[in-house]
Amino acid sequence: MVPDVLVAPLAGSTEGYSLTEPRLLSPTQREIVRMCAEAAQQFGLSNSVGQIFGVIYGSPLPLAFTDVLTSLKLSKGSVSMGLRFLRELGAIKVVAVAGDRRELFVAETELRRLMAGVVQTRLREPLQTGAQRLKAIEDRFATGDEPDREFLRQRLDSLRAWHSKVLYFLPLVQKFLGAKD
Amino acid sequence: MVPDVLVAPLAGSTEGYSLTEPRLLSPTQREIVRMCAEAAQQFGLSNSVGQIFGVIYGSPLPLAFTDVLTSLKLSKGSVSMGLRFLRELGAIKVVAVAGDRRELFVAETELRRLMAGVVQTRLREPLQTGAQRLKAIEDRFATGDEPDREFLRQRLDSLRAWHSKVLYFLPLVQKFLGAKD
DNA sequence: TTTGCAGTTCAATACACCTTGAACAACGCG
DNA sequence: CGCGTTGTTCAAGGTGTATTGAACTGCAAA
Repeated sequence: MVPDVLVAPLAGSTEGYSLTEPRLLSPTQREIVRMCAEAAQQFGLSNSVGQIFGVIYGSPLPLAFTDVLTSLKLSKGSVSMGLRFLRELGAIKVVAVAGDRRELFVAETELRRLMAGVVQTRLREPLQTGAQRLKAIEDRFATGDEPDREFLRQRLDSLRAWHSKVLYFLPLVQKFLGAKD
Repeated sequence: MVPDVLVAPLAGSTEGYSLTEPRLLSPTQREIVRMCAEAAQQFGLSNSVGQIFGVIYGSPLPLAFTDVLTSLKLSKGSVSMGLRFLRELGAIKVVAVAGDRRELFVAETELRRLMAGVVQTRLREPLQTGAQRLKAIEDRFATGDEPDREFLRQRLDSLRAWHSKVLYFLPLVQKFLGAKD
């Protein structure tokens, strides 16, 4: 993976940690990890993804795979999948540091991309799928023969109106939540 | 439970169904049930709760516990808990029908109450809990002694700003989604 | 080529939540 | 009172998702 950004070599590099020595977080960093884990669950993401974002978000320096692994009580598999997921979502990005051939990650603090990703996958896609389904139902309803036609027509109209309204509303949500910082 | 509304006796009453004879839904009604079930899962509610709302939403007449039970392939326990949950959320309400001593349910089509309930339990409460937690972290941070003070201060400020922004945004969401019908 | 590090994959497991169903309560009717 | 109807509760079981860990690839240095 080609880094998004190239930064200068860092004093206090994170190199030299071993897979078996836990990397210690400060109390505040641990709390940030907890908050991110719970927030992630609110968004329907997994706990481990939240923790991984938290430890990167709470680090003043870019972190490598091994740093994340040794900071948290997670397996290599979870860390690997979590990092990939966060990168695809746009929540973290890869930076290169001269003299360190590992991939190093920093949090994407410009939240616009993160929010765009969440809104897209958690809101827009399900809504559009639902709208298609509703369309199919209405098509069959138009040609079918069922009792309570007027009533059901009204319900279907109501569902359609709700879908439209929410879809129309989404860009506003996105703009609001994704504003700078 | 005292009914919210008293309605006139109904032609085509739902009485007389047995616990063992399934009550048949029309194709459109079945599709409404499916849509509601999936929508419920998007909101983080269970599948059965969505189905129960769907069958009530798709019925032109008030439904009793037994009607819901025989319309869906769910156990008595699921139906009982689902109905209670939906009533507490404000998604359905109880109506009384003269000559029928059972509790009868209709969907709350005025979506304001439903949305208010969802926004409250799925958004506002978690956010406020998180804000309290953040407050506690900041208090300890102010009196503690940790490395990278400036950096962490910045992160905490950023989290706080985000919380405030979303909390401020919620009433707008609620107003928009809860408008008539 | 071998050794060790960096990271990925995926089948198996662990876990949380949903659902069930049987036992139980409350009510009205004959 | 006895009995059927209406509904509730909750421990036990089932289901789906998250997580693990061991085996694997690829790379670079020795």
